[in-house]
Amino acid sequence: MAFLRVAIPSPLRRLFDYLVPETEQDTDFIPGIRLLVPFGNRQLVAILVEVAEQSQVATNKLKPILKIIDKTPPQPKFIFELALWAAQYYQHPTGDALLQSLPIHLRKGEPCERLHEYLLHANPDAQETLSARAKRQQATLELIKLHPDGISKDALKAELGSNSSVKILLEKGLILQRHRPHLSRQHSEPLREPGKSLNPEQAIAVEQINQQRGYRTFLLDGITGSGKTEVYLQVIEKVLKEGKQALVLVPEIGLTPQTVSRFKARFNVCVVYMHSNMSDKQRFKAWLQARDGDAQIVIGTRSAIFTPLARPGIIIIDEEHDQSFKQQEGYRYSARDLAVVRAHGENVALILGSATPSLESLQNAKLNRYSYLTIMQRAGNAKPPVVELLDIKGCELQAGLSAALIEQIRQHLDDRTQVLIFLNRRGFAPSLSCHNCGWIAPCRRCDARLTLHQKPPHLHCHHCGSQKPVPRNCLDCGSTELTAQGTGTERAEQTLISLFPNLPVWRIDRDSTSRRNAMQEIIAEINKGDPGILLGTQMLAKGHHFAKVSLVAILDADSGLFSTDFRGMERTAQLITQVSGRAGREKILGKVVIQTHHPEHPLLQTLVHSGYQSFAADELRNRATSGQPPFSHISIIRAEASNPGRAEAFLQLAKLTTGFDKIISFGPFPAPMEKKAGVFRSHLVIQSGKRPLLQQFLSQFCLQLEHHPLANKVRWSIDVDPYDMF
DNA sequence: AGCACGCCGACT
DNA sequence: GTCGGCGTGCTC
Repeated sequence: MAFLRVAIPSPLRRLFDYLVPETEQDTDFIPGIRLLVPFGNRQLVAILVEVAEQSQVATNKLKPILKIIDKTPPQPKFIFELALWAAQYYQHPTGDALLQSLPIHLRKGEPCERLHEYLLHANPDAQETLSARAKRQQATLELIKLHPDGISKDALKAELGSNSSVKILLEKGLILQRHRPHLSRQHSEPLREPGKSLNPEQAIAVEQINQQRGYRTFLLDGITGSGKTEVYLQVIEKVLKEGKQALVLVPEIGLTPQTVSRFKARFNVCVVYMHSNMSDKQRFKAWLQARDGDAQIVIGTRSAIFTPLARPGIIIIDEEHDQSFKQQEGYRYSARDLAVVRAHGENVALILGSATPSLESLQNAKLNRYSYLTIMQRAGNAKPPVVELLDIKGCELQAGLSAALIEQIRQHLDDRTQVLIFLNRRGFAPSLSCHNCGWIAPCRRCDARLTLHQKPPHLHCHHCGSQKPVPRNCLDCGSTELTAQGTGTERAEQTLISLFPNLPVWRIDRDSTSRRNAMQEIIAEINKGDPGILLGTQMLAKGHHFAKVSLVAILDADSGLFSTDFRGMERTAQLITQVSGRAGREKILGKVVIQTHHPEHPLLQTLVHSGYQSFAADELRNRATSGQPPFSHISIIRAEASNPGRAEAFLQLAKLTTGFDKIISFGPFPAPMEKKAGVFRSHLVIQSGKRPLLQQFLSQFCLQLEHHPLANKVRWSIDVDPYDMF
C-alpha cells in the first residue's frame, strides 16, 4: 500500500500522510507535484514529498487526497531539491518553504499552464460560411485572418473588446487553435549594441570568469563606479552565445526600470524581471518563460533565487553584501547563500559583486573557496572623491549641519552642481521631550521613543507603526515647554530650504516616496541636472547614479560607531562607503564630508585613509580574535509572548531539557528592544565552529521546542546565520 | 497558521 | 434569553 507523504503550508514541522483515492490507484505520483488535500476542515494545496510504503499513523485515521493538481512537477527536480534543502538548513517548516519557492499563482493551486498557450488561426479548409447578419463573428474572423502567425485570445480581446464569438467560430470549424511555438531559443547575434571597452582590471575579470567551466564562485570586488555591470554584461554575452540563460539577483530597491533597460539595450534577447510590484500573473508568466527557456536573462530580487532555468548558464548576485538578500522574517533564507548551493548543484559559475563585500565573502575568498577579482579603478576618467572627516566637537549645529559644512554646500551649489546630504533618520526629530522635567514621549507598545513628524504633525513609532497626536502638555509634569530633540530629514529639509531658498531640496525617505511612482518622479527631477540638494536616508545610498552630485555630506557618522551588534561596524563602513560612492561620477571631481564627534575613531581613520578593503582586513582580524562569524556559525532562537518573562522562561526551560554540552550558547537574554509592538521578546544564541554540528543540534532542538508544553503560549522562530541581532 | 469548541459579559 | 470575546487544542 502506498502512502502520499505531503508537505502542508502550516507551521507544523512535519509531513502528513494521505491515502491514494480508489480511482487513482494506477496513477504515477511524482514528488514535487501539487495535491489538494483535506486538512482539518480546510482544503489546502500541498506538495508531494515522497510516496511511502508505510505510515506511522493508523490507516483508518488517514484521509484520501481530494485532487491531483499537477500531472508533472511544476519545478524541475533540482529546484525542488534546493527548496527542500533550504527548508532543512534554515529549520523552516517544509510545506511553507516549498510553497514559498513557487510563484503565488501556483501556491494558490492555479493550474500550471502556459498563459496564452494557444493561438487562433483562420482555417484555410473551412467549409461553412457565415451569415451576413453575424457581424460580430465576421469582424472576429477578419481580424484573425490578418494574423497569419496566429493571435492569442487575450490580444484579440484587447483589439475587439470581447472575444465571445471565438467559441462559435471554433465550433463552426472556421478557425483553429494551435500551440504557440516556443520563442526562438537562440538568436544568431545576441548583441544589440557593442560592449564597452574594458580597462585592464575589468578585462581580467571577464577573462577569468569566461574561462571557467562548471561551478566556481567569483567575488567581484569593485569600487563604486568601476563598471561591475559591464563585467556582468560581457560575461552574460558569452553565456547567451552558448545558448544558455543568466539569472541576475539585485537588492530590493535596486530593481529599477533603468537596471532592466540596461540589459535590454545591450542584448537582442528576451529579458524578464520579477519584482514585488508586479501582479501575480505577470510574475508567473516571467517564471514560466524562465523555466521553459524562452527568457534568456532573468532579473529579480531575493525570491528569484528559486526561479527555474531550462539551461542555466550563470548566476550573478549584485551588491552581494546587501541585507535584502536575507529574508528578515518568517522563512529567513539568504538568497546569496542559496545561490552558492544552487550554482554548485547546477554546475555553473556564480558572481558575487559588490563595492563593499561582506566579511563572510571576503573570508571565503581568502580561504580560496571563491576566486577574488578586484577592480580598483573607476571606469572612464572618473577620479576617486576626496574624503574629509569634519570634527564637530563643540560646534554649533543648525539642524545637524555645522557652519563649515554649510559653507562647503554653498560653494558647490555656486558651482552649479548638486549636493547629496545623508541623514539616516526620518521624521522631524527623533524625540519630543519636556524642557521642564526631561520626560520623553515613549511608545506605549515598544521600548522606544516616538519620533516627531510635522507633515502632518503626529508622533510615530518607527518600530511598531503606531501613531498619535502631538500632546500640548508634558504627560508627566503638565508643562507646555515641549521641545523637539535632534534632527530628522523633515527638519533638515526645512533648514536647508531656509538656507538656500532659491534652490530645490529633494527629500528622499520612506515618507516622501510612499506614493506610487513618487521615487521615480523625484529621481527624474534630479536627473535633469539642475543645481539643488538631495537629502535622504539610506534609500539614497543604493544603486542610483546621480551624475551631477559633486559633494556628499554624511551628517552623523557617530550613530553607527557604537552599536552593540557585532556586525554594526561592518554595516556602518558599507553605508559610508556606498554613500560616498555617489560623489563625483563622470567628469566631476567628488568631495565627501563626514561629520563626527570622533574623528580619531579607528574605523573612520582606516576607512577614510586606507579604504574599505583595509577596514575589512582589520575587522576580520577582530572577528577572528573574538571568534565571531565568519570564524564561527551562529543561530538565534527568538521567542516572544505578550506576558512579560514568559518568552524567556520558555527558552530557559527548553535549554535545560536539551543537551547543550557540545554547543556554545548565550542567553536566553532580553532582545535588544525587549518590548516591541506590545510583546516581550527573548533571544537564545547558539554558536559553533562547525556547521554540521550546529545543524544537527538545531534539528534536534527544534523537535524539543515544538513539543514543549509552553510552545503554543509563545511564538518562536529560528534564524540560521542571522544578519542582525534584533 | 487557521479554525472549531467552549465557557462568561453587554445587547437585539 | 443570545451574539461574541479570545483561551486551548488539533490538524494525516
